[in-house]
Parts: sequence; structure tokens; C-alpha cells
Amino acid sequence: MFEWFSIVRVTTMEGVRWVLGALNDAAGPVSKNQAFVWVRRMQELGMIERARVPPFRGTMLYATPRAIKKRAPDLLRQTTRHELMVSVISARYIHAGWHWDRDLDKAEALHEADGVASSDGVTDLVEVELTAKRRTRYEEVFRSFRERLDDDPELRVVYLCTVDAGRVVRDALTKGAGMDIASRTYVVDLFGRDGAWIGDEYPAGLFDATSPKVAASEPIEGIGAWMR
DNA sequence: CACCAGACTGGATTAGACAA
DNA sequence: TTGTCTAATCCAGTCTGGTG
Repeated sequence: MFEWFSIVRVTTMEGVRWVLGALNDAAGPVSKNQAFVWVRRMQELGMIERARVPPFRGTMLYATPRAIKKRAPDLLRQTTRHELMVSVISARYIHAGWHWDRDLDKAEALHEADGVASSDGVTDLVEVELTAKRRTRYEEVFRSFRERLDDDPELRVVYLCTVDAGRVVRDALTKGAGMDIASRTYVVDLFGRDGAWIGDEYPAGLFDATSPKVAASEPIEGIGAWMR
């Protein structure tokens, strides 16, 4: 758990539930209660801190310096919501049997993805996109990804988006450098407007290491079934 | 004692009524 | 149409009581 905390730094009860589930070989996340009991015990031991920050729903959790030898994160930064979502995504990847790490093993000049998930023979560069970037920025990012995909045939790119961001990303994949990486890029509309993961199910294709080239750009059929 | 289902809680969100 | 107030509703997080 603390190895994971050390990577993601800050998370939610949701993230804790999925990673505990993974460590317990459970089919899904552990119950809210189990997660709560674990968190409370760790809090008593001074290993975990909890905080509620009004604009966000839910409780933020982070490991104390005592637990991971890193200073506490600043919960009021603008990027905190994004970091929380990345942590929950990583929890889901880990639960699906993948290994998760930060994207630090890359050349200096290249774009740093939000995280890197690897399973046997496949590595996903994962981007969590809650708000769309400028078009010109995508061109730069995609060029960087193209360079990395050319070097490593096992690499894929995965964009986990809100509906609005997903539209822009798909569009950007139809031009310039985007066209070159589109066949190895998977775009999923995963978040509602509020940035929360929509549904308990895994979308088809996501976390699937066996399908090497997931069809790009098309919104997933039947997405409404697990949207709620 | 661990575990689970379900109850409870406080804050956030939504809907409706009404006035300006 | 816009703003404001209130009540109703929702929900994540928390707690409790029963069970094995």
C-alpha cells in the first residue's frame, strides 16, 4: 500500500478500496467499511492523514512523512483533483493485475504521461484528461508520443477523458502527428462532468493487455450501460 | 475478533416557489 | 429573466449491531 502511496501521493477512499482489493486478490474493491477500518488503523499509527477540502467531494488521503519519507502533498493546488483521478485510475490498473509507475523513464525532452501501466508485453502511457488542452499542445504531445511509440512496439497510449475532453482528443488524433499514433491510441470517455469515474465496470478494452492494438477514436458502444 | 449489511450523518446539490 | 430562499433529496464517508 505504501509503495503505491509513494507513487500517487494523494488518493481517495475509492483508490484505497481498489488497491486493497488488488492486494487481497478480491474480484472487486474491498467494502467501504474495510477500507475505512484500514484507513483508521493507519491514521492511529500516524501513517495516513485524512483531509476534507470543500471544493472536492470526498476525503483526500495521503501517507505521512513517517510512512513514506516524503513530505505531505499540498492539497490546495489546482492539479489536485487531477492527481486524485490519476490515483484512482492507477488503483484500477493495479487491481486488473498491471504494474503502475510514474513516467520518469524517458528522455528529458519528451512529454511526461500521468502514469505508465505495464502488463506482460504491453505498456500503456496513461493520460487522464479532465479538461481539453489547446490543439497546438496536442500536436506537441503527440509528436513526443510518436517518437516513443516508434522506439518501442509494445507501447500504447491511453487517454481517459471526460466527454468534452474526449471529443477534442479524438479530433486531434485525426490530424498531424495524431494520425501517426491514432492506431495505437485508445480514447475512453470515463468521467462525468464532475470528474468522477462513471460506473464500477471496466470499459471494454481498457486493462486488456491481450488486444495489442485497440481500435482508436471511436466512442465505446454501449457506454451508457455502465454510465450512471 | 473480523466481517458485513445496512443505518446514520452532514454537506452538497437540486427543485420549486416566489419576488424583483 | 434573474436572484434568493427553503425544502427535499442525494451521497460519500462513517458508524453500529448482528453473525460466524
